[in-house]
Amino acid sequence: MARPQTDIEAGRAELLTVVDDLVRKRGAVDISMTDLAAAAGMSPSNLYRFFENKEALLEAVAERFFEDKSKIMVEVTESDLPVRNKMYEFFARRFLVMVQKYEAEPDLLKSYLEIGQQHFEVVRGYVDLGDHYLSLIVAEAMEQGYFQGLSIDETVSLINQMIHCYTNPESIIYIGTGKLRVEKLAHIVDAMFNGLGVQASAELTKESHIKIVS
Amino acid sequence: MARPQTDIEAGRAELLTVVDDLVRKRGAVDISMTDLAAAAGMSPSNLYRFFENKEALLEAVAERFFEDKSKIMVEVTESDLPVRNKMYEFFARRFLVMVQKYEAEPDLLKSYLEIGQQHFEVVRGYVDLGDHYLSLIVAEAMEQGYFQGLSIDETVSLINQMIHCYTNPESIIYIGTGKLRVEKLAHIVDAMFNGLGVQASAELTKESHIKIVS
Amino acid sequence: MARPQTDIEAGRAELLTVVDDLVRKRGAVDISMTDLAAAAGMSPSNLYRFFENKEALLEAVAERFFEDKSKIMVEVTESDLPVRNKMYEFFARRFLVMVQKYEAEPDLLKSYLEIGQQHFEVVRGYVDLGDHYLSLIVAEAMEQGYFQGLSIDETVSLINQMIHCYTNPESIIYIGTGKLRVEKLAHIVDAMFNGLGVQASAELTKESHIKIVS
Amino acid sequence: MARPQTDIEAGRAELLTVVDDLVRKRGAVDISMTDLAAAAGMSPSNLYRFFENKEALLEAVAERFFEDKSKIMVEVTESDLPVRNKMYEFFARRFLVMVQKYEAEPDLLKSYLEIGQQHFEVVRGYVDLGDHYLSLIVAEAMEQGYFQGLSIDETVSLINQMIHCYTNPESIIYIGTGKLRVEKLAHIVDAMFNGLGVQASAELTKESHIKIVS
DNA sequence: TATGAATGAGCCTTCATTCAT
DNA sequence: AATGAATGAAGGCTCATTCAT
Repeated sequence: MARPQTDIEAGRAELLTVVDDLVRKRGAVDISMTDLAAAAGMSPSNLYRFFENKEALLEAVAERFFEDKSKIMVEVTESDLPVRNKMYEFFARRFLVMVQKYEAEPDLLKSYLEIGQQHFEVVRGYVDLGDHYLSLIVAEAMEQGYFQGLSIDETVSLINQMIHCYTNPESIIYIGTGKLRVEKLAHIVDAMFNGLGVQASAELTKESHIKIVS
Repeated sequence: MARPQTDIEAGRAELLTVVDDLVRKRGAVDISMTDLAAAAGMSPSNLYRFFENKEALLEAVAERFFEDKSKIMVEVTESDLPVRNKMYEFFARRFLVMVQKYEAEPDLLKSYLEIGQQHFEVVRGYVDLGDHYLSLIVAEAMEQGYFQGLSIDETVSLINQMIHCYTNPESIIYIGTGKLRVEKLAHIVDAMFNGLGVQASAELTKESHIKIVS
Repeated sequence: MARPQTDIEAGRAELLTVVDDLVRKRGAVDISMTDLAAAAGMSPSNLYRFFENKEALLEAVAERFFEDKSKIMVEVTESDLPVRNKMYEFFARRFLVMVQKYEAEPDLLKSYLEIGQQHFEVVRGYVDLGDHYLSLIVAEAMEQGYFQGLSIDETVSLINQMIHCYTNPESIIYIGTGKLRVEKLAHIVDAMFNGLGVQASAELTKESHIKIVS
Repeated sequence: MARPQTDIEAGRAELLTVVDDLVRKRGAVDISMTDLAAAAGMSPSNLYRFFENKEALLEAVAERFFEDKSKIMVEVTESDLPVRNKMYEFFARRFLVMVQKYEAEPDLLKSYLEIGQQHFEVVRGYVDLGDHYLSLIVAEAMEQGYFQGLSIDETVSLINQMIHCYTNPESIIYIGTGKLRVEKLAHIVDAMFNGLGVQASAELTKESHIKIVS
């Protein structure tokens, strides 16, 4: 009788943990399969039972990075909070998770960002998923009379731009967690609901004080 | 040994140009010292007269990336445009330079971003410089009665957040040049001058509809 | 433990079929034991019940390659065709089998050749077997008056040389199936029976126009 | 002042000698770049200054194998021997070179054959070159009245087939140097000049005793 | 000053084989 | 009898860097 078949999925997960440790210690650039194997207590060749490639491994790492954030999006969207709060939580919760990660291990976050940059399809997938859930929330808000005169897509795009720096991990590093605060985020969400719609945008367009450069 | 300092400086500059070509052709990851030497028409060993390290070289590359943007900041700040326009130009010009670069060679920009990410001190320096000049403009605006009730630092921070996605190269890639437009930037700048100050912020804070999560 | 011998034998045969498929798909060089196991639907380790080695496996493959050709030799030799036709068929049939294989899958044949080259004992065995059967046919021909004045061995050797390019798989590749035709082979066999014997060879030797180098 | 630039070509040549030694000792299959480097007294990486690839290296090896034979072809073709002798020498000299190599180191020849098989373009190039020179000789012979009624290409093809086993290194191994002798080759060349042409082939076609299988 | 040669350590990956089960 | 896990050794190759000249 054969040995029980190892749960490849479990092995993968464990390896990702090891990768996490390694990235923490040595940064993203320098993880070699050999090192990973050593850290995981197995032979380099055995790694290839779990991941076809270094590429595939790194992709999995990138995916794992977004896992908890994706879960938050689902949870919040499916909750029965009032829309405005839903919107706030939609951004705030993920932001806070990121802040927490950043403050605990700034370099680790930077390293993951680097990995993400090299596996942009994964990032893009996450961004698209975010747009999907955001548009659900926007639709809900529209039913309640918000964002009049705007299409769902327009609204999603505007919202994304307004809170971009609470969404993009990179921003945390650029701007710093000292300056990015949920309180400000709350203001922005308020401004969103109060100001995004027909009347407001009409007024602004009317009297632009600025000549636009080519 | 006439002017060694200068010679070295000139060599460095020339090398950076060559690096630019190489990054354009092969991406950030794959520049090897050997290839660079070949492309520069010199021996690998001679490279080390100009840069102590590959590390040092890359740092210089990152610095060069911000050169033109830094120049724009100085120019605009020192110009005698009205403050509001000054503010707009302060962001718009750099944004447009970046858009142009991105649209001409998206991968090249991504490559530079990658390099930047690995040399964050350089990025941080540029960000700080930006804050410095921005605070000059803000001070000028305050003299004309804008941003009342806010400190310079607070204002700088809020402004930075509001236009963050026109400032951060990463955003261009995330959001796309289709959605990020100078017209929108103009609106945001307008909103800044019209809305950032005592009255406005007072109202918002008064009736925040949102309970803040931990 | 009913009939271990037979079971093993059957497994071996089946494995060789699988190898054939694999060689067809991936060439001779790239068959790995792991792949073979996968293709055969068994574990790599189980392979070693059937073949001690990769070496042993490949040897068996080489042997199998000659199987049908060996069978043809027996059949033709034991048939009651007239000798001349027997001789022709002796070569033509095997040649045609090979041509057919080559034209259907040129690379497959090349791959087998490669394997053969690495297991020359097997090839040598086949060649010796060919000589054996050929000498039977030659003996039969001699009883009918052909090849007078030549020994069986001499005749066998000369015949082998004359039709060598219809015998050697390699030749098909070098010369091409466009130029190697059974019609030509027929001529050569005719020339053999008509010209190989006392008178002819006497004449030739008499007036060799050529001085022989060292 | 820089070191004098090493003659890459010389290095290549020397490396090929080392490869020769290695092939002699270990066979063709198992030459690794690492081994070669060790045998050549240099680091593996340095090998790549001389050959871009293992592939390129092996190609050069294959080319070198044919070098002396190519030279013989030129020499003989350009000599002012009588055509018949020229033809004989054209094949005999190369055959003798090969025999000599084979008898000195049978396994070495086999190994080279293996390499040749894996770099068929090189072999094909040599074969084509052979055809070229042979056609020059054939043309010369035709001017003297030989091979009447046949085109140059037809003649070349027929000749190639007739002496194929003195031409193809593989044959030496299959047939053995005991049975392949220059005396026989001389007979064949004689038969070529005496028998290849209108009259002869007319007779043969007239009375083929053999029914041709599909 | 500047060179080309040369290296050594490391990279990712493959694979025949063994072994506990 | 048969398995899947696991390995160790090796494969080709790259590259930052050093060093004698």
